[in-house]
Amino acid sequence: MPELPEVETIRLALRQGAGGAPKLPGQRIEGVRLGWPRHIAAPSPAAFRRRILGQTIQDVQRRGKYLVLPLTQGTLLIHLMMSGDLGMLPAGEPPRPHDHTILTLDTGWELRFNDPRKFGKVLLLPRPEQLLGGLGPEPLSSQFTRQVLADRLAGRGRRLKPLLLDQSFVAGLGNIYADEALHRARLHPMRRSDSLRPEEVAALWRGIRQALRAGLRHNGASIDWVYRGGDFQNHFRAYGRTGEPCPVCGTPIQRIVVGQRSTHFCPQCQQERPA
DNA sequence: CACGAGACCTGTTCGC
DNA sequence: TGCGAACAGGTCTCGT
Repeated sequence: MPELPEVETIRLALRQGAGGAPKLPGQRIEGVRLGWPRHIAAPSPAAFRRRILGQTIQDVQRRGKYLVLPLTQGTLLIHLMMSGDLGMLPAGEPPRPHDHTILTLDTGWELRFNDPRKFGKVLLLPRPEQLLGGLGPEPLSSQFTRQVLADRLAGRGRRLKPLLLDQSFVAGLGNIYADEALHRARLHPMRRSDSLRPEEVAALWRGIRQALRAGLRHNGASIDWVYRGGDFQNHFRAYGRTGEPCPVCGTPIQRIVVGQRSTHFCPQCQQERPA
């Protein structure tokens, strides 16, 4: 899915208005089209339709990979998962393929959730903190200090790659930014979280934040047919670069599978046992 | 607790 | 050219 930088890029576009579309905050929801009702994870599609009609969107926020839209009553949460995209189109434009969930607004525009793989989730919750509270810290917030990371790493004996993907450990990293963070930190994806020396913890902390910030600067990555305007895909150091030279040392990037996810790393820079 | 397998979906790319 | 396999930015549940 879009990871933190991609979701944040979408958030900013929706909140500020882009491409001729007016900003989302202040707009009232006047119509709902559920082309794939299973998009609606809570409440039931019927209750969702009933409760969301007439509500005004107050803001567009983000927590981890969730878009968080406080409404007059309750909060709309959207998770784009692997292939989801959110965008504004003029009402009346015919639905494109995979435009499954559409909210019609009082400005003559529509908020459309396009999602080829249909993994995405939409929730309308009275108390969103119930769900968001289970997420780990925001990696770019001031709360996420080296010490917080050190304590969380030491608290468990897991391999780094799956741990970085665990949203209850830290919120917002996905397969791309986990690989990019580990490469920047020069840490092997299989290293045990409780085996890191203090300087390695510091390197991981910097690696996570630098990778995410780089993604944000480039407005996220656009891969395959899922194009969102970002160009961070042209600046990957490890992810998806199997066989290509490591930008640091020139050694070919290697691909392995960890926790059933493709994992890309430099076998020279990121050794299991530090040289 | 940590981890692997399988499920949920469609579309693209790869290999023979 | 054709066709099946592998793969894809994520998360959940189940079993060991």
